[in-house]
Amino acid sequence: MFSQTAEYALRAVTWLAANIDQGPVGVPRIAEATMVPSSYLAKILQSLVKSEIASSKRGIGGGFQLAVEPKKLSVLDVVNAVDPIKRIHSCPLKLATHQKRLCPMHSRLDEAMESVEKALAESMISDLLMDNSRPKPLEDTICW
Amino acid sequence: MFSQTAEYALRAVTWLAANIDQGPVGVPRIAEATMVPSSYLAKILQSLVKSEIASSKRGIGGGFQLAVEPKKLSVLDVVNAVDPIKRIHSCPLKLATHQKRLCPMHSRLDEAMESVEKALAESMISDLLMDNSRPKPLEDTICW
DNA sequence: CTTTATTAGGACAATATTGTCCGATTTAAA
DNA sequence: TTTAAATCGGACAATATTGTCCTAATAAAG
Repeated sequence: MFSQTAEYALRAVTWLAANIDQGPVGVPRIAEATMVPSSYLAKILQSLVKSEIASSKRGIGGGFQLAVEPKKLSVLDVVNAVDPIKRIHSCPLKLATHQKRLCPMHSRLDEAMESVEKALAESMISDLLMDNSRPKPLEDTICW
Repeated sequence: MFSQTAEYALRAVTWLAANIDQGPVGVPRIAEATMVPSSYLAKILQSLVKSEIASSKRGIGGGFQLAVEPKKLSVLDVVNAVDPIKRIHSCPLKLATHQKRLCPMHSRLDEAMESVEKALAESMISDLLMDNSRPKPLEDTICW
């Protein structure tokens, strides 16, 4: 349902949010903490930079850091940056009579996706770190 | 979000439901009506048979037909038959402290999937055909 | 019993997703 | 100014998904 890439991106963003005061952090460190393959994570971080969720700094002392306050960053923002939720806005079959109004089948599928969008839009990254009723995200990973 | 395979399976099941009184229908006819690649549809129909949503009959006059009343068959049943919705029941990272209780991140992703499951479970195939406020599924495809 | 229409199932091909590697570029520090 | 640490970006490899094709099994009809 959610791609591997989206899961990785969320782990990385969550970790960056928890470590937001550390300044830029290099890929190897983030990869170890989030248990994401290092070279693939590099790609994912690049697309987070493109969508302005993270910022990067090259050279010695460089790395990645969040570019958006965790309070203002939703899970949906992160997911959409790397693997957009595809709503059904027009008939996938391009049937003439379905142009203005989807058929019930596609309409219901789209409603299901709408509910996903809604749920993810309401979850802020900061919420994930402040929930004391659950274990902390990524706690017990080796390197913090 | 939903795989191509799930979309194809739903089209086929919807069409079979609309044509439930025709007895067994061969792959080429269903493929034309649903605009699904014929040889791939054959595979999908086979898996619908395995999950007992459809039944098949070999030989002359054979084909596929629904094995479940459209009233008792949900969109979720069909989707799960070909491309199951994967709920997150345990920590994908296998973190020790996340075993009993998911972290907020995975918990929220799972809630999103739960909402999908719920929406699809409430939509019966028969509902898709009886909704007069929308165009009929697959209407205007060539072959009925 | 033979022919014909059909599904069953496996091998294969094409494409998309996931993952790796390497050289180029940038930046800070020695 | 050189060196080292880091991202950037593209080429490539592995795997999963989607799609095709062919042969075998089955069943009805001549």
